[in-house]
Amino acid sequence: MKILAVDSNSIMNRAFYGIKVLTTKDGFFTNAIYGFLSILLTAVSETKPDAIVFAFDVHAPTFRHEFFREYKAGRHATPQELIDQFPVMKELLGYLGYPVIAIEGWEADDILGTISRICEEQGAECVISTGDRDSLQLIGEHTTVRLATTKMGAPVSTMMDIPAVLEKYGVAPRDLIEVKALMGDTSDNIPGVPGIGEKTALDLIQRYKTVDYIYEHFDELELKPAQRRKLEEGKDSAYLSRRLGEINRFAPISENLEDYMLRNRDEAAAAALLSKLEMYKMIERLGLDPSKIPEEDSLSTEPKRKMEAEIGDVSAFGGIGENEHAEVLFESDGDDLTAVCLVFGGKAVLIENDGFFFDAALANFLCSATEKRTDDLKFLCRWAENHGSEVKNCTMDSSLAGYILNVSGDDYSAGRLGALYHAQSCELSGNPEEIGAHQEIFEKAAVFSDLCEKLRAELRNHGEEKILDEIELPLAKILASMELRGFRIDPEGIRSFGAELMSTIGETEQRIFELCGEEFNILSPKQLGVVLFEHLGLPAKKKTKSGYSTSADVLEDLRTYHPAIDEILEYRKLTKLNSTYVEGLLNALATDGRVHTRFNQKETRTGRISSLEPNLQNIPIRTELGSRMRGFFVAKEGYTLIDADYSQIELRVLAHLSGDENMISAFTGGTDIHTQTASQVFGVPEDYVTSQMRSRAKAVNFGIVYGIGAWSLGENIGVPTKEAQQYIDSYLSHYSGVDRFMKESIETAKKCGFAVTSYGRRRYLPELSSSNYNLRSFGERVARNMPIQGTAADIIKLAMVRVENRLAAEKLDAKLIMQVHDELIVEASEDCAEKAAEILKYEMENAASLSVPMEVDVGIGKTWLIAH
DNA sequence: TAAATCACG
DNA sequence: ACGTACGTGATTTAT
Repeated sequence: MKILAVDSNSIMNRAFYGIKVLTTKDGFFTNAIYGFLSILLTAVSETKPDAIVFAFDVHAPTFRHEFFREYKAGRHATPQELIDQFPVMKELLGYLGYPVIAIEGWEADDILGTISRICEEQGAECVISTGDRDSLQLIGEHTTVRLATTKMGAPVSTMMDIPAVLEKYGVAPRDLIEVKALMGDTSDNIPGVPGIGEKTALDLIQRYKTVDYIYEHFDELELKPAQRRKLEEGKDSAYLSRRLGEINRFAPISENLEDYMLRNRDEAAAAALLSKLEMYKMIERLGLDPSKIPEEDSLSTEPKRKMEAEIGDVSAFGGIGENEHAEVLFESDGDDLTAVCLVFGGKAVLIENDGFFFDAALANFLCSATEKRTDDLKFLCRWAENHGSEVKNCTMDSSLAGYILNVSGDDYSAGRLGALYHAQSCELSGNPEEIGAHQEIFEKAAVFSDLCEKLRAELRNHGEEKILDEIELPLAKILASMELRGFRIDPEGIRSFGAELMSTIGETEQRIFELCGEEFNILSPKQLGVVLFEHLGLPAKKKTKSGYSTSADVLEDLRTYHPAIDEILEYRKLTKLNSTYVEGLLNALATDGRVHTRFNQKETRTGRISSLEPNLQNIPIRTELGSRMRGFFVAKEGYTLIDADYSQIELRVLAHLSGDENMISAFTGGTDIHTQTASQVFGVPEDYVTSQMRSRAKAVNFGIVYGIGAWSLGENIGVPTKEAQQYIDSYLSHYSGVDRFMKESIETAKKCGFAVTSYGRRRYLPELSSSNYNLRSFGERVARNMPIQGTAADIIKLAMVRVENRLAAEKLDAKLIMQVHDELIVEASEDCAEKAAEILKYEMENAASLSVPMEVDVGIGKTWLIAH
């Protein structure tokens, strides 16, 4: 018999603070519940108990001893977001069939102590799962403790038994009570002996075993005078603490271990609750049947709609009228489709890809006027374009809709969205064998129509329909084309650049070894830290969790201390260039001589797109050496590149959103914004602004957009915090509209629960209601930044749609191939480059109408380096 | 798998 | 007393 006894309050606390903010879409915090279940699942799979008992305090929080309430100063009250999770957790455990024990007047600890005692007496195994070292005193022959801790941000659990305690503390588990009597425990409000800490307490108990012994033989003991005095003065407190620190092992609970065995679980209720908590993966992890998730309206009298499922052939594509609508779902093997499932007229027809006729029929269908709805439009567009077709009249991509509805999600699959937005499944009828063979896609088909309706309704309620219809849906097709087009690179140029780098890397490495007097792995922050801060004795600012920070800004400060520092910085730059860019790009080179990045349209929290495999949005430019990489991004023969980038788009958006007259006039009057800012912040005429003043003002402008703090601005530009604060104050008094806008952004976000762009794109910010200062502050910075960055992202997306349409309408041999947040790149045949450049500039500058003009700089050239 | 670092806007 | 600027992705070492 083995019992797992869970210190539920302690684990809930640990989980709450150890796991990032997690809420349902209504804003209910669920992170403690999620973390609790995760810890539980690990504990169960590692200990394989026969029974599990969950001990709770009756009141969350309770203090161990009412008597010491007045000592609690400094201890934070339990935040409401955590308190709210307790009843739900208990309810869930009940449905899962676990005994939950909470007894008025007894603490969770006492219940654990009692269970452990019963196990010891009956020879059963007891494993206590807790995050609190307090329980270590319960360890015995049959009792072990799984201590849940967070090591470097990651949840780790340590098994503690008698030898482990002896090794770590040098005393037996029981004696930890004595230790605590002396050292106290602030978190439990046990005073201990003032002035005696862990070290002394352990030493005393190792020598004398008990508090009683110490005071009974007080005069015979070898004690330092100061210790003797402290112990004398703290005698009463020590005895009191001794009493308080000992966990009671006689709580009034059943002594029959059989009573704690798992009872029948109410799977439907558990699954329903987890579904309400939006923990769909957890349903499976807990071994519950996902089909037990009741649908929201399952109690309604309305009968379930029926859907016929069948396997068909390509003739199905022709069976859909142009005035009908169809859902287009598919199975794929990465690049190609293996089957398509068409849903129309109350039927779901699966058509397997059997070659030429399939391709032709699908290609023909996709460009028909029939209204289509799908769950991955970009994929479908790529397929269509690859088969000489295009996707016309697609009015829904469920994954894009899901992203727009919650940009912070991580799973926009139709199944997940269906559960989240309570889409009703149809009842499938047909050949069970056929359905079984394509279970997944038929289930998706059964729910997809209603899912589309639900998503559309939700978008309408949020005022976000236009984002889908006018931005994301048209953009998906453009991104698909851009991915297929790719960007030509010059592999020979890159290879020889790589060879050059390799040889410099070798030389630099040798110089570093000589300068440091030893050989080591320079790229290992750990080894580098040892060499720099221990062997060479350079002054370290301990910054990271696991040792010395060796990041560039730390090393920057050390440059004058040792000649190796410059070489190390150089070495890092060179190896980065070589492995990420030279090797990375060559690895990504396709047989057509081009690299085809993938654009992720559902990733960022602000509405930007991201680029991956390879990431072409972070090709070097800021240093001369790095920017040589851009020289290897070239146009194909007979073509040229056109590069167009917005000038200061985020600051212009800020000027627009805030309506600050002063900032608007900088952009309408043609003054350089950073120079104007410098002039105002430093109180000198613009002609007297030095380059240092301008660069500091620039940092302030950036900082404002990011949600600035004086400390970090100071760090960034190398001035004291106080001085940085003066810059900020001065900035906000000159741009008082910006000041007002920032305050309003936070207010609005707090009120609505989300930040929003001027096109209505939302980002939910549960952080704003967090009781954790850091999290809340982060939420406030995001509330200030997201409308700016997000509006700029919306604008360039609109610009892309306009540019692509114009270039097509004018029938120019010029195509968009790249986007880097505020920059677009077109590959154009040489004879139409000038025309295309004009169009690019015009469409970008007029993609939105702000209260300041948007300026676009355009360049033309054979390589990205030249065009930019 | 996470952390550290650094490339970009 | 505490931590400290927004948004990404790739590579490396360390756990």
